[in-house]
Amino acid sequence: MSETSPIHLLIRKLENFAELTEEEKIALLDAAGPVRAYGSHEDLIREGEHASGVAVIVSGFACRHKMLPDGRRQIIGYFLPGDMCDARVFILKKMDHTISTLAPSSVTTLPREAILEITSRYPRLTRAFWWNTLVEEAIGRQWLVSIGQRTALERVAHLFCEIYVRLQSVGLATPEGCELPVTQSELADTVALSTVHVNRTLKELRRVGLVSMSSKSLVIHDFAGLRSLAMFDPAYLHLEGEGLIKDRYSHALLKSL
Amino acid sequence: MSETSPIHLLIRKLENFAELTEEEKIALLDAAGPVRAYGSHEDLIREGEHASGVAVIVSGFACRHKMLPDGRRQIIGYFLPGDMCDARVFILKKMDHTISTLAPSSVTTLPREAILEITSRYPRLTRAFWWNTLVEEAIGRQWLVSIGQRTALERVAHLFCEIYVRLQSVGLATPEGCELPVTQSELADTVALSTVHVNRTLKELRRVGLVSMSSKSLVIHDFAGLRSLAMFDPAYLHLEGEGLIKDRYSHALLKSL
DNA sequence: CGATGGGATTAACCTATGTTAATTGCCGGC
DNA sequence: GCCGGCAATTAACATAGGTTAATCCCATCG
Repeated sequence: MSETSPIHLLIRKLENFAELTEEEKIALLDAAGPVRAYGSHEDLIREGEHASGVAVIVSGFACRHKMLPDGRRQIIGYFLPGDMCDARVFILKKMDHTISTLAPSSVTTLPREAILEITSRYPRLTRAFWWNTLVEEAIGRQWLVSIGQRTALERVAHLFCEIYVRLQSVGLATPEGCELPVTQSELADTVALSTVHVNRTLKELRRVGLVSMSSKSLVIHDFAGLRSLAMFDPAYLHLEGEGLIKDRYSHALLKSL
Repeated sequence: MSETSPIHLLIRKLENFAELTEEEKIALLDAAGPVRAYGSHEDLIREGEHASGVAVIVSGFACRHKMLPDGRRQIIGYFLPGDMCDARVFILKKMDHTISTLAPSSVTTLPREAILEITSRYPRLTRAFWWNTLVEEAIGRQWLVSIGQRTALERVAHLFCEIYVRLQSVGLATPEGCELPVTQSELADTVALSTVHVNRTLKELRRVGLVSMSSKSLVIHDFAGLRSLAMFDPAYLHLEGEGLIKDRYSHALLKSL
Protein backbone atom coordinates (compact mmCIF):
# COMPACT_ATOMS: atom_id res chain seq x y z
CA MET A 1 0.00 0.00 0.00
CA SER A 2 2.92 2.32 -0.41
CA GLU A 3 1.98 5.78 -1.39
CA THR A 4 4.68 5.53 -3.97
CA SER A 5 3.35 2.66 -5.99
CA PRO A 6 2.48 3.75 -9.51
CA ILE A 7 -1.07 2.68 -9.02
CA HIS A 8 -1.82 3.93 -5.55
CA LEU A 9 -4.17 6.51 -7.03
CA LEU A 10 -6.07 3.81 -8.87
CA ILE A 11 -6.46 1.94 -5.62
CA ARG A 12 -7.55 5.07 -3.87
CA LYS A 13 -10.13 5.67 -6.53
CA LEU A 14 -11.43 2.11 -6.43
CA GLU A 15 -11.80 2.46 -2.69
CA ASN A 16 -14.42 5.06 -3.38
CA PHE A 17 -16.45 2.28 -4.89
CA ALA A 18 -15.78 -0.73 -2.67
CA GLU A 19 -13.85 -1.54 0.44
CA LEU A 20 -10.76 -3.51 -0.46
CA THR A 21 -8.80 -5.92 1.68
CA GLU A 22 -5.04 -5.76 2.02
CA GLU A 23 -4.82 -8.88 -0.08
CA GLU A 24 -6.80 -7.35 -2.88
CA LYS A 25 -4.75 -4.21 -2.86
CA ILE A 26 -1.57 -6.20 -2.96
CA ALA A 27 -2.83 -8.28 -5.85
CA LEU A 28 -3.48 -5.08 -7.72
CA LEU A 29 -0.13 -3.57 -6.81
CA ASP A 30 1.61 -6.70 -8.00
CA ALA A 31 -0.17 -6.64 -11.28
CA ALA A 32 1.17 -3.31 -12.44
CA GLY A 33 3.82 -3.47 -15.12
CA PRO A 34 6.67 -1.04 -15.60
CA VAL A 35 5.94 2.65 -15.83
CA ARG A 36 6.56 4.32 -19.11
CA ALA A 37 6.92 8.04 -19.68
CA TYR A 38 5.14 9.75 -22.53
CA GLY A 39 5.44 13.27 -23.82
CA SER A 40 2.59 15.55 -24.64
CA HIS A 41 0.29 14.42 -27.44
CA GLU A 42 1.53 10.92 -27.82
CA ASP A 43 -0.87 8.11 -28.63
CA LEU A 44 -1.29 5.34 -26.09
CA ILE A 45 -3.54 3.28 -28.33
CA ARG A 46 -4.71 4.11 -31.80
CA GLU A 47 -8.00 3.53 -33.46
CA GLY A 48 -7.97 0.10 -35.09
CA GLU A 49 -5.37 -1.31 -32.77
CA HIS A 50 -6.03 -4.06 -30.31
CA ALA A 51 -5.31 -3.30 -26.67
CA SER A 52 -3.41 -6.01 -24.87
CA GLY A 53 -3.92 -4.67 -21.38
CA VAL A 54 -5.32 -1.79 -19.46
CA ALA A 55 -3.29 1.39 -19.25
CA VAL A 56 -3.37 3.22 -15.94
CA ILE A 57 -2.46 6.88 -15.77
CA VAL A 58 0.14 7.37 -13.07
CA SER A 59 0.56 11.06 -13.63
CA GLY A 60 -0.42 13.50 -16.33
CA PHE A 61 -3.58 13.77 -18.39
CA ALA A 62 -4.85 11.73 -21.32
CA CYS A 63 -8.01 11.58 -23.37
CA ARG A 64 -10.05 9.51 -25.76
CA HIS A 65 -10.88 11.18 -29.01
CA LYS A 66 -12.35 10.49 -32.41
CA MET A 67 -11.83 12.26 -35.69
CA LEU A 68 -14.12 12.69 -38.62
CA PRO A 69 -12.66 11.98 -42.03
CA ASP A 70 -12.37 15.70 -42.70
CA GLY A 71 -10.36 16.44 -39.58
CA ARG A 72 -12.94 17.71 -37.14
CA ARG A 73 -12.14 16.19 -33.81
CA GLN A 74 -14.12 15.43 -30.68
CA ILE A 75 -12.54 14.53 -27.38
CA ILE A 76 -14.88 12.07 -25.75
CA GLY A 77 -13.35 11.55 -22.33
CA TYR A 78 -10.53 12.51 -20.03
CA PHE A 79 -8.24 10.18 -18.15
CA LEU A 80 -6.81 11.64 -14.97
CA PRO A 81 -4.18 10.15 -12.68
CA GLY A 82 -5.50 6.91 -11.24
CA ASP A 83 -7.82 6.33 -14.17
CA MET A 84 -7.81 3.14 -16.20
CA CYS A 85 -8.10 3.37 -19.95
CA ASP A 86 -10.65 0.84 -21.02
CA ALA A 87 -10.99 -1.94 -18.60
CA ARG A 88 -12.91 -4.84 -20.19
CA VAL A 89 -12.90 -3.77 -23.83
CA PHE A 90 -9.46 -5.20 -24.25
CA ILE A 91 -10.82 -8.71 -24.33
CA LEU A 92 -12.91 -8.19 -27.31
CA LYS A 93 -12.39 -5.63 -29.91
CA LYS A 94 -10.37 -3.23 -31.84
CA MET A 95 -10.35 0.29 -30.61
CA ASP A 96 -12.85 2.54 -32.33
CA HIS A 97 -11.10 5.64 -31.07
CA THR A 98 -7.66 6.80 -30.08
CA ILE A 99 -6.25 7.44 -26.63
CA SER A 100 -3.55 10.08 -26.38
CA THR A 101 -1.81 12.05 -23.72
CA LEU A 102 -2.75 15.68 -23.32
CA ALA A 103 0.34 16.44 -21.26
CA PRO A 104 3.55 14.65 -20.39
CA SER A 105 2.38 11.60 -18.49
CA SER A 106 3.57 8.39 -17.00
CA VAL A 107 1.55 5.32 -17.63
CA THR A 108 1.67 1.76 -16.43
CA THR A 109 -0.18 -1.27 -17.71
CA LEU A 110 -2.18 -4.00 -16.11
CA PRO A 111 -1.62 -6.91 -18.47
CA ARG A 112 -4.62 -8.76 -19.76
CA GLU A 113 -3.77 -11.91 -17.83
CA ALA A 114 -3.40 -10.08 -14.57
CA ILE A 115 -6.81 -8.53 -14.97
CA LEU A 116 -8.39 -11.85 -15.79
CA GLU A 117 -6.68 -13.44 -12.83
CA ILE A 118 -7.70 -10.70 -10.46
CA THR A 119 -11.28 -10.50 -11.53
CA SER A 120 -11.72 -14.22 -11.30
CA ARG A 121 -10.20 -14.28 -7.84
CA TYR A 122 -11.48 -11.17 -6.09
CA PRO A 123 -15.16 -10.39 -6.43
CA ARG A 124 -14.94 -7.15 -4.53
CA LEU A 125 -12.27 -5.90 -6.83
CA THR A 126 -14.32 -6.95 -9.78
CA ARG A 127 -17.19 -5.04 -8.33
CA ALA A 128 -15.01 -1.98 -8.00
CA PHE A 129 -14.01 -2.28 -11.66
CA TRP A 130 -17.66 -2.49 -12.50
CA TRP A 131 -18.49 0.63 -10.63
CA ASN A 132 -15.65 2.32 -12.34
CA THR A 133 -17.03 1.34 -15.72
CA LEU A 134 -20.48 2.49 -14.82
CA VAL A 135 -19.17 5.83 -13.67
CA GLU A 136 -17.33 6.22 -16.93
CA GLU A 137 -20.53 5.61 -18.80
CA ALA A 138 -22.38 8.06 -16.63
CA ILE A 139 -19.73 10.64 -17.42
CA GLY A 140 -20.27 10.00 -21.09
CA ARG A 141 -23.98 10.64 -20.68
CA GLN A 142 -23.27 13.89 -18.89
CA TRP A 143 -21.02 15.01 -21.68
CA LEU A 144 -23.75 14.31 -24.17
CA VAL A 145 -26.17 16.40 -22.16
CA SER A 146 -23.59 19.14 -21.78
CA ILE A 147 -22.70 19.38 -25.40
CA GLY A 148 -26.28 18.98 -26.48
CA GLN A 149 -27.99 21.33 -24.09
CA ARG A 150 -25.68 23.55 -22.12
CA THR A 151 -24.45 26.94 -23.28
CA ALA A 152 -20.76 27.57 -23.77
CA LEU A 153 -20.38 29.05 -20.30
CA GLU A 154 -22.26 26.22 -18.63
CA ARG A 155 -20.38 23.62 -20.60
CA VAL A 156 -16.96 24.83 -19.65
CA ALA A 157 -18.07 25.33 -16.06
CA HIS A 158 -19.44 21.81 -15.95
CA LEU A 159 -16.26 20.34 -17.31
CA PHE A 160 -14.23 22.22 -14.75
CA CYS A 161 -16.44 21.02 -11.93
CA GLU A 162 -16.09 17.47 -13.10
CA ILE A 163 -12.33 17.56 -13.42
CA TYR A 164 -11.96 19.31 -10.11
CA VAL A 165 -14.07 16.81 -8.23
CA ARG A 166 -12.49 13.84 -9.94
CA LEU A 167 -9.02 15.06 -9.08
CA GLN A 168 -10.25 15.85 -5.62
CA SER A 169 -11.36 12.28 -5.17
CA VAL A 170 -7.79 11.07 -5.60
CA GLY A 171 -6.31 13.82 -3.51
CA LEU A 172 -4.94 15.89 -6.38
CA ALA A 173 -6.90 19.04 -5.74
CA THR A 174 -6.69 21.66 -3.06
CA PRO A 175 -9.34 24.14 -2.01
CA GLU A 176 -7.62 26.60 -4.33
CA GLY A 177 -7.73 24.52 -7.46
CA CYS A 178 -6.00 21.78 -9.41
CA GLU A 179 -3.75 21.07 -12.33
CA LEU A 180 -5.21 21.34 -15.78
CA PRO A 181 -2.42 20.86 -18.30
CA VAL A 182 -4.66 21.33 -21.29
CA THR A 183 -4.54 23.79 -24.10
CA GLN A 184 -7.44 26.05 -24.98
CA SER A 185 -7.75 24.40 -28.32
CA GLU A 186 -7.98 21.02 -26.62
CA LEU A 187 -10.66 22.40 -24.36
CA ALA A 188 -12.38 23.51 -27.53
CA ASP A 189 -12.32 19.98 -28.94
CA THR A 190 -13.66 18.77 -25.61
CA VAL A 191 -16.64 21.04 -25.23
CA ALA A 192 -17.29 21.39 -28.96
CA LEU A 193 -16.61 25.09 -29.27
CA SER A 194 -14.08 27.05 -31.30
CA THR A 195 -10.80 28.02 -29.71
CA VAL A 196 -11.75 31.65 -29.90
CA HIS A 197 -14.98 31.07 -28.11
CA VAL A 198 -13.32 29.02 -25.42
CA ASN A 199 -11.07 31.96 -24.87
CA ARG A 200 -14.01 34.32 -24.60
CA THR A 201 -15.70 31.93 -22.22
CA LEU A 202 -12.68 31.64 -19.96
CA LYS A 203 -12.45 35.40 -19.89
CA GLU A 204 -16.04 35.61 -18.80
CA LEU A 205 -15.61 32.99 -16.09
CA ARG A 206 -12.67 34.99 -14.84
CA ARG A 207 -14.57 38.26 -15.03
CA VAL A 208 -17.42 36.99 -12.91
CA GLY A 209 -14.96 35.64 -10.38
CA LEU A 210 -15.61 31.93 -10.62
CA VAL A 211 -12.39 30.40 -11.92
CA SER A 212 -9.30 31.30 -13.82
CA MET A 213 -6.87 29.24 -15.81
CA SER A 214 -3.23 30.01 -15.77
CA SER A 215 -0.10 28.15 -16.59
CA LYS A 216 -1.63 24.72 -16.86
CA SER A 217 -3.71 24.98 -13.78
CA LEU A 218 -7.19 25.81 -12.73
CA VAL A 219 -7.72 28.29 -9.92
CA ILE A 220 -11.08 27.98 -8.28
CA HIS A 221 -12.42 31.21 -6.87
CA ASP A 222 -15.98 30.28 -6.15
CA PHE A 223 -16.81 26.64 -6.45
CA ALA A 224 -20.37 27.02 -5.30
CA GLY A 225 -20.96 29.62 -7.95
CA LEU A 226 -19.33 27.50 -10.61
CA ARG A 227 -21.36 24.52 -9.59
CA SER A 228 -24.61 26.36 -9.72
CA LEU A 229 -23.83 28.00 -13.04
CA ALA A 230 -23.03 24.58 -14.48
CA MET A 231 -25.96 22.85 -12.81
CA PHE A 232 -23.36 20.36 -11.70
CA ASP A 233 -24.59 17.50 -9.56
CA PRO A 234 -21.68 15.26 -8.58
CA ALA A 235 -23.93 12.30 -7.86
CA TYR A 236 -23.07 10.74 -11.19
CA LEU A 237 -19.46 10.31 -10.11
CA HIS A 238 -20.63 8.05 -7.27
CA LEU A 239 -17.92 9.17 -4.93
CA GLU A 240 -19.96 8.60 -1.85
CA GLY A 241 -21.16 5.23 -3.02
CA GLU A 242 -20.15 2.22 -1.05
CA GLY A 243 -16.67 3.32 -0.22
CA LEU A 244 -14.99 5.20 2.55
CA ILE A 245 -13.93 8.71 1.97
CA LYS A 246 -10.47 8.93 3.28
CA ASP A 247 -9.21 12.33 4.11
CA ARG A 248 -11.11 14.98 5.87
CA TYR A 249 -10.90 17.54 3.16
CA SER A 250 -12.43 15.37 0.45
CA HIS A 251 -15.11 14.40 2.82
CA ALA A 252 -15.92 17.95 3.72
CA LEU A 253 -15.86 19.01 0.10
CA LEU A 254 -18.13 16.25 -1.02
CA LYS A 255 -20.51 16.88 1.82
CA SER A 256 -20.68 20.53 0.99
CA LEU A 257 -21.75 19.90 -2.58
CA MET B 1 -36.97 -20.29 -31.88
CA SER B 2 -40.44 -19.41 -32.97
CA GLU B 3 -40.63 -16.25 -34.96
CA THR B 4 -43.45 -15.25 -32.71
CA SER B 5 -41.63 -15.23 -29.41
CA PRO B 6 -41.53 -11.75 -27.96
CA ILE B 7 -37.79 -11.82 -27.94
CA HIS B 8 -37.00 -13.34 -31.28
CA LEU B 9 -35.62 -10.02 -32.43
CA LEU B 10 -33.30 -9.87 -29.46
CA ILE B 11 -32.03 -13.29 -30.35
CA ARG B 12 -31.61 -12.29 -33.92
CA LYS B 13 -29.63 -9.29 -32.86
CA LEU B 14 -27.43 -11.27 -30.51
CA GLU B 15 -26.72 -13.66 -33.33
CA ASN B 16 -25.00 -10.82 -35.07
CA PHE B 17 -22.49 -10.92 -32.27
CA ALA B 18 -22.05 -14.61 -31.50
CA GLU B 19 -23.31 -17.90 -32.79
CA LEU B 20 -25.84 -19.34 -30.38
CA THR B 21 -26.80 -22.94 -29.84
CA GLU B 22 -30.39 -24.10 -29.74
CA GLU B 23 -30.03 -24.61 -26.02
CA GLU B 24 -28.88 -21.07 -25.47
CA LYS B 25 -31.68 -19.66 -27.53
CA ILE B 26 -34.19 -21.72 -25.63
CA ALA B 27 -32.78 -20.56 -22.32
CA LEU B 28 -33.26 -17.01 -23.44
CA LEU B 29 -36.74 -17.64 -24.78
CA ASP B 30 -37.72 -19.22 -21.49
CA ALA B 31 -36.42 -16.29 -19.53
CA ALA B 32 -38.74 -13.71 -21.01
CA GLY B 33 -41.55 -12.60 -18.75
CA PRO B 34 -44.98 -11.47 -19.86
CA VAL B 35 -45.30 -8.77 -22.47
CA ARG B 36 -46.74 -5.50 -21.38
CA ALA B 37 -48.14 -2.83 -23.67
CA TYR B 38 -47.25 0.79 -23.20
CA GLY B 39 -48.64 3.87 -24.84
CA SER B 40 -46.64 6.68 -26.30
CA HIS B 41 -44.48 8.61 -23.86
CA GLU B 42 -44.75 6.35 -20.89
CA ASP B 43 -41.79 5.81 -18.61
CA LEU B 44 -40.34 2.33 -18.35
CA ILE B 45 -37.90 3.26 -15.61
CA ARG B 46 -37.42 6.64 -14.02
CA GLU B 47 -34.31 8.36 -12.86
CA GLY B 48 -33.61 7.36 -9.27
CA GLU B 49 -35.44 4.09 -9.48
CA HIS B 50 -33.79 0.72 -9.24
CA ALA B 51 -34.25 -1.63 -12.15
CA SER B 52 -35.12 -5.16 -11.19
CA GLY B 53 -34.59 -6.70 -14.57
CA VAL B 54 -33.79 -5.90 -18.13
CA ALA B 55 -36.54 -4.61 -20.34
CA VAL B 56 -36.57 -5.83 -23.92
CA ILE B 57 -38.40 -3.89 -26.58
CA VAL B 58 -40.70 -6.24 -28.46
CA SER B 59 -42.16 -3.62 -30.73
CA GLY B 60 -42.19 0.13 -30.79
CA PHE B 61 -39.50 2.67 -29.97
CA ALA B 62 -38.09 3.86 -26.66
CA CYS B 63 -35.27 6.11 -25.55
CA ARG B 64 -33.06 7.09 -22.67
CA HIS B 65 -33.09 10.73 -21.79
CA LYS B 66 -31.92 13.15 -19.17
CA MET B 67 -33.29 16.52 -18.18
CA LEU B 68 -31.55 19.54 -16.80
CA PRO B 69 -33.17 21.17 -13.78
CA ASP B 70 -34.53 23.92 -16.02
CA GLY B 71 -36.27 21.58 -18.40
CA ARG B 72 -33.87 21.32 -21.30
CA ARG B 73 -33.82 17.71 -22.34
CA GLN B 74 -31.37 15.50 -24.15
CA ILE B 75 -32.22 12.10 -25.53
CA ILE B 76 -29.11 9.98 -25.13
CA GLY B 77 -30.04 6.77 -26.85
CA TYR B 78 -32.71 4.94 -28.78
CA PHE B 79 -34.05 1.49 -28.09
CA LEU B 80 -35.43 -0.29 -31.10
CA PRO B 81 -37.26 -3.60 -31.27
CA GLY B 82 -34.96 -6.34 -30.03
CA ASP B 83 -32.92 -3.94 -27.90
CA MET B 84 -32.34 -4.49 -24.21
CA CYS B 85 -32.58 -1.56 -21.88
CA ASP B 86 -29.61 -1.69 -19.61
CA ALA B 87 -28.21 -5.10 -19.26
CA ARG B 88 -25.78 -5.25 -16.31
CA VAL B 89 -26.53 -1.96 -14.61
CA PHE B 90 -29.49 -3.49 -12.90
CA ILE B 91 -27.30 -5.27 -10.42
CA LEU B 92 -25.77 -2.21 -9.04
CA LYS B 93 -27.22 1.16 -9.11
CA LYS B 94 -30.05 3.55 -9.32
CA MET B 95 -30.87 4.87 -12.72
CA ASP B 96 -29.30 8.22 -13.49
CA HIS B 97 -31.65 8.77 -16.38
CA THR B 98 -35.11 7.88 -17.49
CA ILE B 99 -36.23 5.40 -20.12
CA SER B 100 -39.49 6.14 -21.87
CA THR B 101 -41.37 4.98 -24.88
CA LEU B 102 -41.41 7.22 -27.92
CA ALA B 103 -44.31 5.38 -29.50
CA PRO B 104 -46.79 2.75 -28.42
CA SER B 105 -44.62 -0.23 -27.60
CA SER B 106 -44.72 -3.66 -26.14
CA VAL B 107 -42.05 -4.61 -23.73
CA THR B 108 -41.05 -7.76 -21.93
CA THR B 109 -38.63 -8.23 -19.09
CA LEU B 110 -35.79 -10.59 -18.42
CA PRO B 111 -35.83 -10.85 -14.66
CA ARG B 112 -32.63 -10.27 -12.77
CA GLU B 113 -32.35 -13.91 -11.68
CA ALA B 114 -32.80 -15.21 -15.19
CA ILE B 115 -30.00 -13.00 -16.44
CA LEU B 116 -27.70 -14.10 -13.67
CA GLU B 117 -28.55 -17.71 -14.31
CA ILE B 118 -28.04 -17.42 -18.03
CA THR B 119 -24.79 -15.54 -17.88
CA SER B 120 -23.34 -17.96 -15.39
CA ARG B 121 -24.34 -20.92 -17.48
CA TYR B 122 -23.74 -19.87 -21.08
CA PRO B 123 -20.48 -18.16 -21.87
CA ARG B 124 -21.34 -17.54 -25.49
CA LEU B 125 -24.51 -15.81 -24.53
CA THR B 126 -22.62 -13.78 -22.00
CA ARG B 127 -20.23 -12.84 -24.70
CA ALA B 128 -23.07 -11.72 -26.91
CA PHE B 129 -24.40 -9.54 -24.09
CA TRP B 130 -20.95 -8.05 -23.80
CA TRP B 131 -20.78 -7.22 -27.43
CA ASN B 132 -24.15 -5.68 -27.17
CA THR B 133 -22.99 -3.48 -24.34
CA LEU B 134 -19.89 -2.46 -26.20
CA VAL B 135 -21.90 -1.56 -29.25
CA GLU B 136 -24.15 0.57 -27.10
CA GLU B 137 -21.16 2.41 -25.78
CA ALA B 138 -19.78 2.87 -29.25
CA ILE B 139 -23.10 4.35 -30.28
CA GLY B 140 -22.85 6.78 -27.39
CA ARG B 141 -19.44 7.88 -28.60
CA GLN B 142 -20.77 8.42 -32.08
CA TRP B 143 -23.56 10.56 -30.74
CA LEU B 144 -21.05 12.66 -28.88
CA VAL B 145 -19.07 13.17 -32.06
CA SER B 146 -22.23 13.92 -33.99
CA ILE B 147 -23.58 16.47 -31.61
CA GLY B 148 -20.19 17.97 -31.02
CA GLN B 149 -18.89 18.17 -34.57
CA ARG B 150 -21.46 17.51 -37.22
CA THR B 151 -23.69 20.15 -38.76
CA ALA B 152 -27.44 19.94 -38.45
CA LEU B 153 -27.78 18.23 -41.80
CA GLU B 154 -25.03 15.74 -41.10
CA ARG B 155 -26.36 15.02 -37.66
CA VAL B 156 -29.84 14.18 -38.79
CA ALA B 157 -28.49 12.19 -41.69
CA HIS B 158 -26.21 10.25 -39.37
CA LEU B 159 -29.02 9.46 -36.99
CA PHE B 160 -31.16 8.23 -39.85
CA CYS B 161 -28.38 6.02 -41.13
CA GLU B 162 -27.90 4.53 -37.71
CA ILE B 163 -31.55 3.81 -37.12
CA TYR B 164 -31.99 2.41 -40.58
CA VAL B 165 -29.06 0.04 -40.29
CA ARG B 166 -29.99 -1.02 -36.79
CA LEU B 167 -33.52 -1.81 -37.84
CA GLN B 168 -32.14 -3.48 -40.90
CA SER B 169 -30.08 -5.78 -38.72
CA VAL B 170 -33.20 -7.19 -37.13
CA GLY B 171 -35.10 -7.37 -40.37
CA LEU B 172 -37.32 -4.36 -39.78
CA ALA B 173 -36.23 -2.31 -42.73
CA THR B 174 -36.80 -2.67 -46.42
CA PRO B 175 -34.81 -1.15 -49.26
CA GLU B 176 -37.39 1.62 -49.26
CA GLY B 177 -37.09 2.62 -45.64
CA CYS B 178 -38.25 1.85 -42.14
CA GLU B 179 -40.57 2.90 -39.39
CA LEU B 180 -39.66 6.00 -37.43
CA PRO B 181 -42.50 6.76 -35.05
CA VAL B 182 -40.84 9.83 -33.64
CA THR B 183 -41.97 13.39 -33.50
CA GLN B 184 -39.91 16.25 -34.91
CA SER B 185 -39.57 17.70 -31.49
CA GLU B 186 -38.23 14.40 -30.21
CA LEU B 187 -35.77 14.36 -33.07
CA ALA B 188 -34.80 17.83 -31.94
CA ASP B 189 -34.07 16.61 -28.41
CA THR B 190 -32.08 13.79 -29.94
CA VAL B 191 -29.79 15.75 -32.21
CA ALA B 192 -29.73 18.85 -30.04
CA LEU B 193 -31.40 21.22 -32.44
CA SER B 194 -34.58 23.24 -32.20
CA THR B 195 -37.81 21.83 -33.56
CA VAL B 196 -37.90 24.49 -36.20
CA HIS B 197 -34.44 23.71 -37.38
CA VAL B 198 -35.14 20.01 -37.50
CA ASN B 199 -38.03 20.84 -39.73
CA ARG B 200 -35.83 22.93 -42.01
CA THR B 201 -33.27 20.15 -42.07
CA LEU B 202 -35.81 17.52 -43.01
CA LYS B 203 -37.04 19.76 -45.75
CA GLU B 204 -33.54 20.09 -47.09
CA LEU B 205 -32.91 16.34 -46.95
CA ARG B 206 -36.11 15.89 -48.90
CA ARG B 207 -35.20 18.61 -51.38
CA VAL B 208 -31.87 17.05 -52.24
CA GLY B 209 -33.56 13.69 -52.66
CA LEU B 210 -31.96 11.70 -49.88
CA VAL B 211 -34.77 10.83 -47.49
CA SER B 212 -38.21 11.94 -46.50
CA MET B 213 -40.21 11.42 -43.37
CA SER B 214 -43.88 10.88 -43.52
CA SER B 215 -46.47 9.47 -41.23
CA LYS B 216 -44.12 7.92 -38.73
CA SER B 217 -41.83 6.43 -41.24
CA LEU B 218 -38.61 7.10 -42.98
CA VAL B 219 -38.43 6.79 -46.74
CA ILE B 220 -34.94 6.31 -48.05
CA HIS B 221 -34.38 7.67 -51.50
CA ASP B 222 -30.63 7.53 -51.74
CA PHE B 223 -28.89 5.68 -48.96
CA ALA B 224 -25.44 6.03 -50.46
CA GLY B 225 -25.89 9.77 -50.63
CA LEU B 226 -27.20 9.92 -47.10
CA ARG B 227 -24.35 7.87 -45.86
CA SER B 228 -21.74 9.98 -47.50
CA LEU B 229 -23.32 13.22 -46.37
CA ALA B 230 -23.34 11.91 -42.81
CA MET B 231 -19.89 10.37 -43.02
CA PHE B 232 -21.57 7.30 -41.66
CA ASP B 233 -19.37 4.27 -41.15
CA PRO B 234 -21.43 1.36 -39.85
CA ALA B 235 -18.39 -0.42 -38.46
CA TYR B 236 -19.19 0.78 -34.96
CA LEU B 237 -22.38 -1.24 -34.95
CA HIS B 238 -20.33 -4.42 -35.37
CA LEU B 239 -22.94 -6.15 -37.42
CA GLU B 240 -20.49 -8.23 -39.33
CA GLY B 241 -18.60 -9.22 -36.23
CA GLU B 242 -18.57 -12.82 -35.24
CA GLY B 243 -22.08 -13.67 -36.22
CA LEU B 244 -23.86 -14.95 -39.22
CA ILE B 245 -25.86 -12.62 -41.27
CA LYS B 246 -29.10 -14.34 -41.92
CA ASP B 247 -31.11 -13.11 -44.79
CA ARG B 248 -29.81 -12.21 -48.14
CA TYR B 249 -31.00 -8.67 -48.16
CA SER B 250 -29.25 -7.68 -44.95
CA HIS B 251 -26.17 -9.29 -46.19
CA ALA B 252 -26.23 -7.46 -49.47
CA LEU B 253 -27.01 -4.18 -47.79
CA LEU B 254 -24.21 -4.49 -45.31
CA LYS B 255 -21.77 -5.51 -47.98
CA SER B 256 -22.68 -2.55 -50.09
CA LEU B 257 -21.90 -0.06 -47.35
C1' DC C 1 20.39 38.09 -26.74
C1' DG C 2 17.77 37.67 -30.78
C1' DA C 3 15.20 34.14 -33.30
C1' DT C 4 11.47 30.92 -33.42
C1' DG C 5 7.14 29.03 -32.54
C1' DG C 6 3.27 27.57 -30.11
C1' DG C 7 -0.34 29.20 -27.39
C1' DA C 8 -3.43 33.16 -25.77
C1' DT C 9 -5.97 37.15 -26.76
C1' DT C 10 -8.64 40.42 -29.41
C1' DA C 11 -11.23 42.62 -32.94
C1' DA C 12 -14.35 42.60 -36.87
C1' DC C 13 -17.24 40.31 -39.20
C1' DC C 14 -20.27 36.28 -40.56
C1' DT C 15 -23.54 32.41 -40.36
C1' DA C 16 -25.82 28.47 -38.50
C1' DT C 17 -29.11 27.82 -35.64
C1' DG C 18 -32.52 29.58 -32.15
C1' DT C 19 -37.00 32.13 -31.05
C1' DT C 20 -41.51 33.66 -31.57
C1' DA C 21 -45.51 33.37 -33.44
C1' DA C 22 -48.79 32.56 -36.95
C1' DT C 23 -50.77 29.17 -40.20
C1' DT C 24 -51.79 24.78 -41.82
C1' DG C 25 -52.51 19.97 -41.91
C1' DC C 26 -53.99 15.87 -39.92
C1' DC C 27 -56.06 12.27 -37.12
C1' DG C 28 -59.12 10.56 -33.56
C1' DG C 29 -63.38 11.13 -31.22
C1' DC C 30 -68.04 12.09 -31.13
C1' DG D 1 -68.85 15.37 -41.14
C1' DC D 2 -67.41 18.61 -37.56
C1' DC D 3 -64.39 19.62 -33.46
C1' DG D 4 -60.29 19.75 -30.87
C1' DG D 5 -55.64 19.45 -30.45
C1' DC D 6 -51.19 18.15 -31.41
C1' DA D 7 -47.69 18.05 -34.91
C1' DA D 8 -45.71 20.20 -39.08
C1' DT D 9 -44.54 24.10 -41.60
C1' DT D 10 -43.19 28.78 -42.54
C1' DA D 11 -41.76 33.46 -42.06
C1' DA D 12 -39.32 37.15 -39.75
C1' DC D 13 -36.21 38.26 -36.77
C1' DA D 14 -32.46 37.56 -33.05
C1' DT D 15 -28.13 35.72 -31.29
C1' DA D 16 -24.70 32.45 -29.79
C1' DG D 17 -20.95 31.04 -31.42
C1' DG D 18 -17.74 30.48 -35.71
C1' DT D 19 -14.07 32.46 -38.81
C1' DT D 20 -10.22 35.05 -40.12
C1' DA D 21 -6.51 37.23 -39.13
C1' DA D 22 -3.63 40.23 -36.47
C1' DT D 23 -1.08 40.88 -32.31
C1' DC D 24 0.94 39.57 -28.10
C1' DC D 25 3.17 36.77 -24.82
C1' DC D 26 6.33 33.70 -23.34
C1' DA D 27 9.42 29.81 -23.23
C1' DT D 28 13.00 27.52 -25.47
C1' DC D 29 17.09 27.21 -28.15
C1' DG D 30 21.11 28.39 -30.70
